[in-house]
Parts: sequence; C-alpha cells; structure tokens
Amino acid sequence: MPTNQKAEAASQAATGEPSSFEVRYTPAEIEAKWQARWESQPDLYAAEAAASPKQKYYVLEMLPYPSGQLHMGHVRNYSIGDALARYMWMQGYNVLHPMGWDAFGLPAENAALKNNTPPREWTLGNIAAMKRQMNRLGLSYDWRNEVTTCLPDYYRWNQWFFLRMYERGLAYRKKSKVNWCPQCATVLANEQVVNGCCWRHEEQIVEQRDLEQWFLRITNYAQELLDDLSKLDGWPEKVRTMQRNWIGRSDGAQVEFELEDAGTVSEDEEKARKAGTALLPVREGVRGTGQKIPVFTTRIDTIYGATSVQLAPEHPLVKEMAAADPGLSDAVAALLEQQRKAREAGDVGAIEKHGAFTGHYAINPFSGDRLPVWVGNYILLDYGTGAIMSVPAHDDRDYEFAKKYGLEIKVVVLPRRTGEPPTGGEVQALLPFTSEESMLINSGEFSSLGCVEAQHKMAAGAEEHGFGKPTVTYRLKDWGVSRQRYWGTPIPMIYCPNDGIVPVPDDQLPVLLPEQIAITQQGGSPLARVPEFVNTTCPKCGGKALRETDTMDTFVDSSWYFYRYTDAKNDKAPFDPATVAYWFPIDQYIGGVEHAILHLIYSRFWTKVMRDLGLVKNDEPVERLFTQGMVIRNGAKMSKSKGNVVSPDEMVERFGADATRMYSLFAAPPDRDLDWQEDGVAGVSRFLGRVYRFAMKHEERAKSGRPPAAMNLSPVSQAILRKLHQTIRKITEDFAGRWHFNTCIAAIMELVNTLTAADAAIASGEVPDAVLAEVLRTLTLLLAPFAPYLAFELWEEIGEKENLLRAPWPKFEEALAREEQIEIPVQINGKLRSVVRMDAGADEAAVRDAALADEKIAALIAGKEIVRIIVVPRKLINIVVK
RNA sequence: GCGAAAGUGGCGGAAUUGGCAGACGCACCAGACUUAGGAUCUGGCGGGGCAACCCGUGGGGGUUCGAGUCCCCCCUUUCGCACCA
Repeated sequence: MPTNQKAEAASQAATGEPSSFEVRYTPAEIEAKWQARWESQPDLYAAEAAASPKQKYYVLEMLPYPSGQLHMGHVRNYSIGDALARYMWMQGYNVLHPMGWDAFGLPAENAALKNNTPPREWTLGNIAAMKRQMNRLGLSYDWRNEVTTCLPDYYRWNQWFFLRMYERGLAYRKKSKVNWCPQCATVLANEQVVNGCCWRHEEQIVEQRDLEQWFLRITNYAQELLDDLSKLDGWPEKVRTMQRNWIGRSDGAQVEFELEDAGTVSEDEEKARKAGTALLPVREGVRGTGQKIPVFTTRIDTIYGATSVQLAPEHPLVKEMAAADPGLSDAVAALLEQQRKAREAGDVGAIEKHGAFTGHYAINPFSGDRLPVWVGNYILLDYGTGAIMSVPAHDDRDYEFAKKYGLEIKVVVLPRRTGEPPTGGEVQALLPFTSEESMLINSGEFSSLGCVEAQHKMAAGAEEHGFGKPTVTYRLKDWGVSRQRYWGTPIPMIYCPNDGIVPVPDDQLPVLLPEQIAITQQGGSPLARVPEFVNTTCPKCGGKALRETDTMDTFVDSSWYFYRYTDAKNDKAPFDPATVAYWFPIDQYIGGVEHAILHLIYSRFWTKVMRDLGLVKNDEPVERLFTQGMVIRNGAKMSKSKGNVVSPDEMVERFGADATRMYSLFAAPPDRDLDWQEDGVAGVSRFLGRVYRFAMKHEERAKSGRPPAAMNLSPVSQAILRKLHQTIRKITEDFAGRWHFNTCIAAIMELVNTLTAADAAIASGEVPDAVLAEVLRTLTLLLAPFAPYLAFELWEEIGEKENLLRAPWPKFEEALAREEQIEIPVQINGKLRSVVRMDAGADEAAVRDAALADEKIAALIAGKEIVRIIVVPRKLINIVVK
C-alpha cells in the first residue's frame, strides 16, 4: 500500500473511532515505484546464455520507426508480445525479448529541413522519448541488446552483406525504368508502390524514370520463396496468399513469332496453310525477316486461335517500327498519353483498351498463319516478354480487344461433349471460352487433345523445332535498393575511371555517413554534394575515384535486425553463428499485416542469402507469425487527419499503464480490429481497483495461510477453488492456442466477481486463510502477463519473496475444477422449457427421470406422445413429443 | 472483376466440437452510502406482452430432435489483388 495511504489508515486507527478508511487504487504511485525499481536492474529481463538448460523461446515484436511518439498500434502490438514473453518465462522458458529502432528514413530529413535539427540528433532524441514511453508501459525488453539501425556499428554490416552479395552476383547495377516518388525525391522498390502510388504518400502517383540503380537479385530465390511458404504453417494463410500472389509464378511457354518480310507468301505455303497441314518446322527464311518476337503464354494450347500479336507500347520493337512510320509513332504516343492520364485520374485498374496496327505481320510457327502485329495498351512491358499472342476466342482481354477493333476470332477449344457438334450460335454464346477442362479443335495434329495434354506436347514441340520452350515466369522483380536520400546506409561502392566499379574492401568498413551536412531541398542524392564524402581513392589503383552517393533502402536494415539482437555488440561479425543457431528461428513474431509483403518477403530473402553464405542454418527466419488488427476509433483508423488519435501517454496518465495495456487486450481478440473506447479503459481501471482493494483487505490473512489444506472444505471454498482452477485452465489453454486474451481477462473478471460475491463467507472465516492465500497468490500470477505493475505490487503485499517474473505459472488441477453439480437444460421439441440440477456424474437414465419428473415438463408433456428422447451427457436433454 | 475475412443488444464483444444466444465490459436506469468522486456498493438492462408465452444472431431457403455454428442462393462492410497473358 502506498505509504501515504498507510499513514492515513494509521492515523484514523489511532483515533479509536470506527475507521472509514478505504484503500484506493492509485496506479500512478504503484507504477512509479515499480518502474524505478525495474529500471535500476538492467539485467532484469535478460535472456540466459545459449548454454541454458531451459528451452529457448524467441518472442519478437516488429521494431518501430522512431517517430518520437508511440501510437496505440504500438501499444497493442507490444502488449501482446509482453504478455506472451512474461507467460513463457513463467512457463520456464529461456526467453529472448528484444527491442530496437528502425532508425534510418526520410522523416528525419524532413524534420531536419523543418526544424534545422541534424537527422541523427532528431532520431536519437526520438528514440530516447519512445524508450521512456516503453519503460513507462512496463514492457519487458532486454535493452542490453538494443539495435539502432542508423548507428555505424549496425549499418556497417548492411554494407558487409552488400559486399558479400556483390561478390556472388546478387547485387548488381543496371539502368532501368524505376518507380520515382516526387515527394520522397527518390526511387521506390516495386513493393513500395501501392495502387500506383507511393506507400508513404497515398495521393502521390509514382512516376517512371530511367536510372542506374543497384538491385538485389531476389528473383534468384523466387522459387524457394514460393516453395517454402508451404512450410510456414505458423503464418496466417492471408499473408502466405499475399506472398504467393506477389511472387506470382506462371507456368507456360515462350514462343517466337517471326516478323514477316512484307508480301512474300508463296503459293505453296498458302496452300499448305489452308489445307491445315502441319507447318512445323517453319520455312527456311523464305519470307521471314529473321527478326523474332518472343511471346509468353500460359495457354500455348490455344495458339492455333491466335489472330494477332500484341506488343506493349514501350516495347523496343515498337520504337523501331515507329521510327520508320510517323503515323505509328503518333498513335503510340497517343496510347502512352492515355495511359498516363488514366493513371493520373487515379484509374489504377484495367483502363479502357486501345491499340494500333503497326502495318507489320508475324508468322504463327504452329499454323503458319500471318498475324497482324498490333500495339496494345493492355500489354505490360515488364511482365513476360512484353508481347503476347492474342487469342480472342479464349481470353477475356483479347476478346474485348478483338471485338473493339474487328479482329478475327478463331475458335480452337470447345467443351468436351458427346453427340452433335455445337452449332455456330452455341459457340458464339460461349465466347470467350477460357476453361481448360476442354478439347482442342482446328489445331492441326493437336486437334482433339485435352488442353493440358496439348500444352505439354506443344511446348515440347516448339522446343524441338527451336522456336520456343516451356517457360516459368514470375511477377517478382529484383529489389531496387538505391535511394537518392541522405539518411540511410551508404552503398559501399567506388567508381574509378580506370577500374570501373570497385567494392570498398572489408577493412575500410564502415563507409561512414557524414553527419554534419546541410539538408536542402535540392534534387539528387544529398551525399553527392559532400565533396569530402564523394572524393576518395580507388582501392585497386590508388588513383582518384568517386564514391557511390546513393544510400540503401531502409528495408535492408529491417531485413536482418532480429539476428543482430542475439549478439548486438559483436564488432567482428554481424553476429555469432552459434548464438544465432541457438535462438533461431524466431518462435513468435508479432506485428501489423501491412508488412505482409514488404518487410516479410525481404527478411525471408535475406535469411536464405545468409544461409547460403554459411552464416545461419535456418531456411526461414520466423516460425510463427501473428498479425494483429488495427486500432480504430469512431470507425476509422487513428490518424491526425481524421482527428481521432488517442495518445498512449494520456491514457497512461489517466488510467495507468496496466489499465491501458489490459484494455488493449480486452477490447477485442488480438487479430481483429480494435475499437478504442476511453470508457472501456476506465472500466478496466475500475476492475484493477477492485482486485487491489480485495487483496489489500485480506493481505494479512493471506500471508499466514499456505499451503492450503486439501480436504473438508466448505462449499463456498470449493466453489472458489473451482472457479480459480477453471480460470487457470482457460488462460493456459488460450496462451497455447487461440490467444483470445479478451476472454482470458473476462475470465479473471469472473473469478474476481466470484470472490467479491463470497466476501461475507471470507470475512466470517468460512473460507479459511489457506484457501484465501492460495487464491490471492494464484490470481496475482494470472494477472502478471496482463497487468505487471499491479501483479508485482500484490506479490510483494502478500509477502512473496520469489521473483514474480520467474515464478512458475499456476498448475491447473482437474479435480478442483470439476463441477459436482451441473444444470442440464431440458428442451421439448428443441425449445428450452426447464432446467434440472444433477450430479455431474448422473447417467442418462437419471437425467431422463429427473427431466420427466420436473413439474414444468410434466405439465407440458401431459397427454402427449413421447416420440424420442435425446440425452447429451452433461449438456442437455431434448424430449420430442407429438 | 477476382480472392479472403466479417455481419450477434444502444456500444465493444462472448458462445473452441451443432446443444441454455448475449459471458465479460461499456453506456444507461433504479437504489444505498458519502469526506460529493472521473469514488464505492446493491439491483436491473435483446424486443414484445400484466402474464402464460411469443419473437430474435444481415435476408431467403435447406439439413437436423436441435443451427449464430453445417449446406445452397442473395445482400452489406472491410481488407488484399487488380489488364500478370
């Protein structure tokens, strides 16, 4: 009890009058006291060394960006993780529960512009402020392994990894079209473009620019990233699906269509084509130009139905053709302009299809057909080959396009059916017919094959004849990591006039980010304006050379930070592989679903690279992933623009950290969105007050009475112990399984309601001290994961000396939890009519007799015929009457 | 358009396997106490009805002795993907 309350109580007692003193729950005092004690013990939450005989458990919450302020989403995330960490410690595990800062990034530069504060200073100040908030919440982080990604002792290892990747050809430089956010004034990775807009600026349309950029070859791991998703059964299906779609594997074939030399179709060839005889292999340069247009298709079985070849407007061949054809050039320009306008209008989905005929023809290598070559705005340059064969009869998009431009529609696949072939009208009604559970027609030697079979045979045939091959295409692209920003990891590369691109030698790492620089709004990489940084010497020839001035995407930082936690002070290596081998994979990772693609796919990639470097043994970083729901208020995600933000500081100040945390777990199951209601926090605070007052009222008796006598307990005591053990069971099961902490907390509330309802029996001594002590002790343990401050306070008050952090989680005892009497609902024809009280062990006959003997039931079934009686043991009885 | 999740009192939510719908909490109502508080305690609280009883889990159908839960059709909301050949 806080000292001032003790003094008050004592002074009232001294007057000799009946005391009106009531203990008050004052979280501000209790929490300040414990926070001070905890902070004076830096090793309080330290994990044990890898040699520990305990089983390890690595629980991790996603590290925050140090904006300077925790928001409710953080509080929710950390409350879940902290409850789990504390629970696992109490279950006897060696728990690693670290925290750090994703400390590079653009906001620091913006803040520097606005406040004239250096990014480093601003960032470190924010970190200090957020750390205070975390400590105020009583979160059990092992700060000895804190990771701050903007410090050289961390980012030097980003550079080290980059060099390892460069050595293996996994980091490379190329000029290509890249996403450019004008507001960020930098390039974005594909993963950072959401609906055609910047992930950080939702209204900002991303532009395309041609730039030299560093890329990481994540596509080398595309197949493994896809395959291993099936191992991740501890991940939400939603996240796995999103990753699967992002990787986007398509199985198909590449086929080359040769560009025709205008007007050279020989009569023989025309005859052969009309006769439908197989024309593979195609002619010996008779009329081809030799120029090939490769197309990618997943439906090579429909190739006899191709009636045009469609090129993306940006396709190089289109540029060539347009150069010689001003009309085409104008048409293509118009297509691109339409596309740009549609994007600007926020029309990010399928825009209206437009196209233009190039005036050229290409030859279908299977059928020998001459196909007009078109430019279509629905063709994507960066998927497949940027060109397709258009099969209007069997593809929705091609059908739409062909209808619009009057292109030929050739049916080559029909449903399998017996009897009469379908009439022309029936066929027309089917189009576009895209099912693969079908059969080929009009397809030369492949006619009457099933689609899937035909796909295999035709791809093999194409390969045999040298104009195609089976091909797998991925949607996943290499990860562009160059950023034209200042506040990030310098890319450790040097450009030498003699030696070209030269990597910085390991012994010259880290390439330090210069700290005192003027942040301006000028374009280009800020580092390029720092001569001391840019000018260097070539490690190879010793001559004058220039440093790379781009910095790395901050997602590099977060791709491997959780490995660093296991060995954060290592200055010889990113981490000790043996220590990592002990702690990995992460047993439980907790964070928001917004990282389902970005962070979580990069992390998986990085782990696989590190494995191939021999640094780690695990193929995947994370065993189990939990994605919590958003915190919303008044039906919308909390945001400044909506004016519905609730500050954690304010909640903690008004209701205490325990109440704030506990409410965030109580208001909804953790995987669902949570509607923040301040009255609800007040309610939880009131509940904690009830617990506190109940405990304070009985603490003296609780100190005297352990261990509990097992037998001859009064019914009230039995009922209390029964409720207690039912609560233990409920919470223990939930931690192991579905994590519905809202119902766990409800169960604790029910337990406390049972206790306060038994207050008279407790006061009279009908409930002995031993039972009271056991109940209070266990209740405290059950509260410990959710309301640690109060739990520590009660633990001390009831005279426990053991460290509550490591006190064993209470054991559920079936014998004590078992109900001796249960209520069995009695239904007539499925409608509830009465309830009978029975011994829990009553057999079916006894239940039936009791139900039939029940007054209400007897009256209701009098004179009716009993058709059937269903007895569900311990659950219910249903009497079916006519 | 495709895919996923969800829809239960005034509100947040509970009902883990088909078995008493609404646990727990908020709000509200009535009362008690009082050092008048953002306090505490007691009781009430899905709708209708004096009652017996009837109705009730987005809507419609079905399976079953029994459906919030399973099946079919439809509606709404949220999230993800969105010309991926």
